[in-house]
Amino acid sequence: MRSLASLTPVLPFLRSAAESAATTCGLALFQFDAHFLMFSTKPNPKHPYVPHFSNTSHARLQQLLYEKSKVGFDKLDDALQVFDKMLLMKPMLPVLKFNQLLAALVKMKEYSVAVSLFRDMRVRSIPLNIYTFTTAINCFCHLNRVDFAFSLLAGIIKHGFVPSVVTYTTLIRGLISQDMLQEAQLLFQNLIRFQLIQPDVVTYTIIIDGICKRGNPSVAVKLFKIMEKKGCKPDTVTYTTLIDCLCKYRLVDQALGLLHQMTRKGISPNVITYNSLVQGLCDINRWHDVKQLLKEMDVRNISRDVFTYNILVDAYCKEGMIEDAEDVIELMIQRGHYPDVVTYSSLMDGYCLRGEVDKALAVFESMARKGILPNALCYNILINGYCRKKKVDRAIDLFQQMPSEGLTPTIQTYSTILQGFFHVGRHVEAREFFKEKMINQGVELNKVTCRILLHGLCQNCYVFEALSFFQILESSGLVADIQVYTILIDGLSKNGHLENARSLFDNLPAKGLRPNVKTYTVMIQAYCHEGLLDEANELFREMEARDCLPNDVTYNMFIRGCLHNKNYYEAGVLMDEMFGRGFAADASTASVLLDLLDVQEQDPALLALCKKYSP
DNA sequence: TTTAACTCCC
Repeated sequence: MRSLASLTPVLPFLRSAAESAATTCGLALFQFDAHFLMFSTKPNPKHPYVPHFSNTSHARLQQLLYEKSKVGFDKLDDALQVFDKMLLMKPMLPVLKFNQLLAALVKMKEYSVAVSLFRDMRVRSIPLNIYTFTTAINCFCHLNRVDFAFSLLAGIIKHGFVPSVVTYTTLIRGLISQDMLQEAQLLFQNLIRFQLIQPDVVTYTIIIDGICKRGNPSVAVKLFKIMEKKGCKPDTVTYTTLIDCLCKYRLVDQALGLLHQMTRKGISPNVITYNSLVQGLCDINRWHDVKQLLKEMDVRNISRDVFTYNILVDAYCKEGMIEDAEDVIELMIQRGHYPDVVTYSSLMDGYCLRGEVDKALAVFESMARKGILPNALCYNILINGYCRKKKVDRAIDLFQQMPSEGLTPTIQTYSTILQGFFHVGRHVEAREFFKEKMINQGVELNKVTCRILLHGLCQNCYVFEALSFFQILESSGLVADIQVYTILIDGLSKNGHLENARSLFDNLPAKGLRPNVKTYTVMIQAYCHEGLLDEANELFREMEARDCLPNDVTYNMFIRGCLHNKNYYEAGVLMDEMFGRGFAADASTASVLLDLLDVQEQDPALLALCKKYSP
């Protein structure tokens, strides 16, 4: 991630650009533009063979470019050959045709090639227009070079081009994709304030999508209403974006409401709209509604696509209903859709969840016969399956097999293996693997890896090693979250260092962190373990006061703590409270209680408790 | 007939 500083000069620049585009280009931007030209690529090297397209007629080439701008070329070389031929043509082709070539490259996601052709065109002084520049800006954004995109914007304004709403919308999307939503919103507001553009439905949709992805569905809905009020009509994509977002936050009924709203307004949902909803309903196990929705699709003549089937396959697999998933696969093939690597990943995952890793392996091997290349995820699923089965050596075999298949292990692969080693108690190898294969190879760690490592170390009594490792991580810039602290607090207390645990816990606010239910539960458990019921109780009451309600685990754990410490009265109070909140006693609590009843003890509070509980 | 947006699998 580049610093904000490289981009923020752009925003005041845009403001002044509204007043005087020609004179107020920031120095930094100007330098960027110069840099840009200096490093322009040389014209394409001549290809050693005769291009296929060298005999293509003028008219045919123009037609070809039109077609390819919609779908992209089959091969990158074809695009480059066409470009070479275009350069030789006299009279020179209209810029429209060059734009279509760039569009084709964008369709092929060949952004860096598009940029280098764009630079080539500039060097050759081919007269470009705002469409060309906007396409180039889009390519820079996709290459995560929003800074270059903005410097290009500055350059074109300086040269008298007028950026369109598409140009600015592209930049807004670029900022959002770099996790700079605030800057994107600022740009958006300023564009309106200085009347540089009238945002259109795409501009709004992109920002709505950005806000959704930031996890703020209610704000997204607000912006949606604002856009309607301003007379900008949402279209199918806008509705689909919002519906998808609501589904991801389990607000499926609200999403269904939007589906009905859009159809009332005559905006047709498409297969993507339905896929989002089907996914949302599957996630919360509303199978009946899923069936309804699939019927509705049939009625509206919207046919299912591979995504629809994959969602269904995945949902069945997650429920352990693999036979039904296989039926869906059968059906999709009958209807002319081929299962892909995603379909089979779900199936493999389903088998692994059931513990049938051999069947998962059979699926994996069948993919090769069908000409479907397994990706890293497929390996991760299998590796995870073997690790869960405690067959870590099989997992390592697969891990070592990946490079020969042209695959690079992902951070998930490493994390899974690390966890696998810890899971079977092979902590020496775990630490070795971590050091040799991850740190020494420069694998970039994420928070999940850290959690696995710290948890693994703590569980194997290397709590101080975990602590010192944690300090290294912190000093190398990883921002620890509350989950990492919870692991450390748990590890410290379970290894007999209650005081260290307590001081970490007490220091959380200073780190800007708030304990969550798990943190409190871990700490309460620590106090119970040391017989410090008063402290535990104090913390338990503090949770409620801090708006962090105890859950079933907290209650059960605290009740067991009370029972172990022979405080039957307190256990009874807690039990009433727990039942009152709709939680049940878990198996472990029940067995502690039954054991107590078995061996002892004529404590009236215990008897009362058992009577009340009487399973 | 040139530029920008949305969905699935650890």
